[in-house]
Amino acid sequence: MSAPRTARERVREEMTAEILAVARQHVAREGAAALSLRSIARDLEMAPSALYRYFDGRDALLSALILAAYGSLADEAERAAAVVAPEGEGDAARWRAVPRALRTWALAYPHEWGLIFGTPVPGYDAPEETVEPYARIVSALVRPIIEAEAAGRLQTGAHEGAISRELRDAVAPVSDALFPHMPAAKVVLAIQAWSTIVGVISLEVFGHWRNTILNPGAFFEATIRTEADSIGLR
Amino acid sequence: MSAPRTARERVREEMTAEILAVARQHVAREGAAALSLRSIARDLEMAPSALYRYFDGRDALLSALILAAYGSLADEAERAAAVVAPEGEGDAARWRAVPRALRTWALAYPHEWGLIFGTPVPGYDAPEETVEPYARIVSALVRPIIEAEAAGRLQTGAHEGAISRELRDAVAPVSDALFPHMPAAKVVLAIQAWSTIVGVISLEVFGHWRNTILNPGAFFEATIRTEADSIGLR
DNA sequence: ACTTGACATGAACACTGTTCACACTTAGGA
DNA sequence: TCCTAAGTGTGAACAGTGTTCATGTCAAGT
Repeated sequence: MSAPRTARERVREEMTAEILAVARQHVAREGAAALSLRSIARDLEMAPSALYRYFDGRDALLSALILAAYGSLADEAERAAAVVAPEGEGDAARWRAVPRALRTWALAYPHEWGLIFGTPVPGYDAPEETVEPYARIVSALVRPIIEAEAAGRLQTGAHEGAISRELRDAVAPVSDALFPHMPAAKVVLAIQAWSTIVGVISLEVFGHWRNTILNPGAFFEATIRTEADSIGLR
Repeated sequence: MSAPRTARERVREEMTAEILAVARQHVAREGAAALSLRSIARDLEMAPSALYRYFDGRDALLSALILAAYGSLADEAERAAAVVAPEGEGDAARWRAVPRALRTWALAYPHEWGLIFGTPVPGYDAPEETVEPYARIVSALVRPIIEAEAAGRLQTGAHEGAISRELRDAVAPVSDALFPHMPAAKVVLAIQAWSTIVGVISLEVFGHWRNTILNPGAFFEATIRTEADSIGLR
């Protein structure tokens, strides 16, 4: 990441980036399943074996692509969460900008979305490095909620009954990491909203709305309105 | 499907079923990406080219597997929807049996779940034949709602505001096919519940709950409780 | 100036899906 | 009953894949 000292290191970094860029194009056009080291090498006009100097195998390259997709989506989510709220805009409207950004990104890069939320690759993706961007995405979704709570503007939702100890324990890691000093019922509602958002986007991106929902955008807007309401944002 | 007349037809049917069974085992064990015609042929002790007498290519075999997965899941959903409610059990409890069955099936056959709700295969799945089992799944989920409505036991949910004409049109196919004489707001809530269920199950099956939700079963139960409540089932 | 390390190559191996000409077996009409 | 046509299985072949490795080639560091 830091400035490359020698010329060798610089050309190496450029080459790595170029390989990744071409691989990304291939995935964007034909999906991850069709990703071929040899066709990448052809595009770059070099021998297939040369790629092994930069990535040790197809799975490693795919892992790098998955990581890049995570990062790209996380950037988008943070950008949406960081825009200052226009005068008089409510917490709900501000929150909705984040899932909306997720959907826009997913529609622009459907195969990348599949890389993250679709069927896991046979080998399995890199578990350790993905938790950081994953946390960034969820954090972006959570920030408006926390700020509304801090300002005392968060309503008590309709579905917030008593929560069993079992359920409280189940979501404990999320409570501790993202929602300090927030009632567990709210945490559960937030994770449910997250599940709904991922579900709705995946169903649309993966083609399950065909002949079912004629206007996915309108349905998505209604869904995130419902979710915001359910969480207690106004 | 009907009784095979000649002995030839019968042995052909058996052979087809056997190929499908072996292929299913391979998918269940290593996932769809690793499905190999040659390894299936090895297991069956026949030449790889012989498989082409029964399925014209790997994609066709995969399509058959996808279709079989749809059918299996639909059977499970219908079975859950068909159990008679015990005395005094509410509509909500009855409805929850269906998403619970979906999750149980998904955990038992995670790769098959990926076949249906994961990243679409490069070629693309058979669009026409899948709408029938897909409709069966959704119908099973919808039946308890309709019956509660018919008995006049369906409450008016908290999130049912006025619905725009745009949104009503967006879900029109679902309204017409599955929810005759039901307010559009309820239809929207039902589709949102469907999205949440698919999202929650996919996130669990695809490994996104790792280090996040310690007790996925408890969280799932809470989620379908929330959804039933949101729809207005009691 | 020379040696060491990184880089790139092309050939090779073991796979994969798919096609095809060829045998063999069975079914059904002459 | 024979004989033809269809169905079924085979092995070789082709084009493609990921991966390894011995061989060069070039630039940097001592």
